[in-house]
Amino acid sequence: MSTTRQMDAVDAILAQWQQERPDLDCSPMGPIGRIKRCEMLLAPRVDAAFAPFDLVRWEFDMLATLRRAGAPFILTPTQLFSTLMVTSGTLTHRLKLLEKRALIQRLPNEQDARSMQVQLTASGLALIDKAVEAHVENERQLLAELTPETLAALNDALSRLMAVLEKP
Amino acid sequence: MSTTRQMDAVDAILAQWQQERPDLDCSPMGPIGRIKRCEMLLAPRVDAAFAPFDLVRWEFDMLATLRRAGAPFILTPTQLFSTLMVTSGTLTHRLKLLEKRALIQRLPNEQDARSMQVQLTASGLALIDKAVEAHVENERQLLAELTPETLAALNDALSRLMAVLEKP
DNA sequence: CGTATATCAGATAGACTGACATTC
DNA sequence: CGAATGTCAGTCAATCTGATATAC
Repeated sequence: MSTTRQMDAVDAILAQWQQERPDLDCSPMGPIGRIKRCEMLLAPRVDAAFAPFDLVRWEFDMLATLRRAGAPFILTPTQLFSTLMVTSGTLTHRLKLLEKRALIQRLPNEQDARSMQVQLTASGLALIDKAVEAHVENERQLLAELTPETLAALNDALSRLMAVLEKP
Repeated sequence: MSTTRQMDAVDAILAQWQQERPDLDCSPMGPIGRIKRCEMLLAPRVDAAFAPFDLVRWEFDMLATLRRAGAPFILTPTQLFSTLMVTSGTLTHRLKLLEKRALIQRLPNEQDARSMQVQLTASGLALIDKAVEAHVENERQLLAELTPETLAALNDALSRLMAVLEKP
C-alpha cells in the first residue's frame, strides 16, 4: 500500500498563488512545474555520468543514436538532426567536433551524392558502449528509492502526456 | 477504468537498446527519458503564452516570484537567485534588463546597507497579473485531454521523485 | 578580520538563421 | 527547374566564473 506524499516545492508555490490570487485555479501548474523541476534536478546528475568519458550530453546523445541504429552504425545527417531535434546547421557543427575527436567519420553516400554517411569509428563505438553502461547504472541509482509502482505510474502518465503533446 | 497506453518514442528507443545491448537493463531510461522529452515538448508551448506580453520564461519567472511574495512585492537579490536557481551574477544581469523596462525597481535596504530591495513596479504588477492568467489557462489547455486520475498520478509520482532528488 | 551581498567584465557553450553549392 | 541535402559564417541569447567593492 502506498504512502501519502509529502509537501514539495511546487505545493508551496501553489499555496502562495492561492493566497495571492484566489480567483485563479492554478492547479495546472502542478504537473508542468514538477516536470520542469525534475528535469532541472536530474540534468546535472545525469551529466555527471558522462563526464568521466569526456562527453557532454549532446555528444552522448549523438553517439548513442548511432549506436542504437545497429551495425554498421551509420545514419545520415538528416536522420540525425531529425532524431536529435536540432537544426541542420547545428548538426553540421556537432559533426565537426566529433570528427575532430575521431569518434565519428563522414563517408560519401554511394546512392546519393548529395548525402553523407555518418559512422561511428571503432573508438567511438568502444566509448559509447562503456558510457551507456555507466549512464544506465547512474539512472538506476537515481531512481532506486522509488517503488516499482511509482515508476510504472510515472511511465504511464508521462507517456500519455507525450501522446497529447506529440499530436499533429 | 483506465486504458492501456500506446507505444511512444521512448519505448522505441528502449526496444533498440534491447536489440543492440540485450545484456543491459535499460529500463531506468524510461522515466528519465520521458521527463526530458515532456519538458522539451512543453517548453515552446509554455513559452508561447508569454510572448503576447513580451516576456520570455526567465522574465515571467522573476516577476511571478515577486508577485507570489505578496504585497509590497519585494525580495532581495539573494532570495531571488536562490529561488530561481541561478548564480548571483546572472541575477544581476537579469535585474538590469527588467529595470530598464521599468517592470522592477531596486531600492536600498534600510536595515542592511549591503543589501537591496527588488520591487515590482505598478506596471510590472499589472503585467504579471495578466500574464499569469494567460499562462495558467494555456497550461490548462495543454493538459485538458488527460484524465483527473492521470494528472493525480503524475503529480504524485513526480513529487516523490522530487523528494528523492532534493535530499541533502 | 572573515563573511555576506551585490555587481561587473569577460569567457563560455550552445543554438539558430540565412545564404550557398551541389545533386536529385 | 524546383526540392532536398549538407555546409558555413555570423549572430544571438543565456549562463557562469572570478575579481571587486562595500558593509556587516
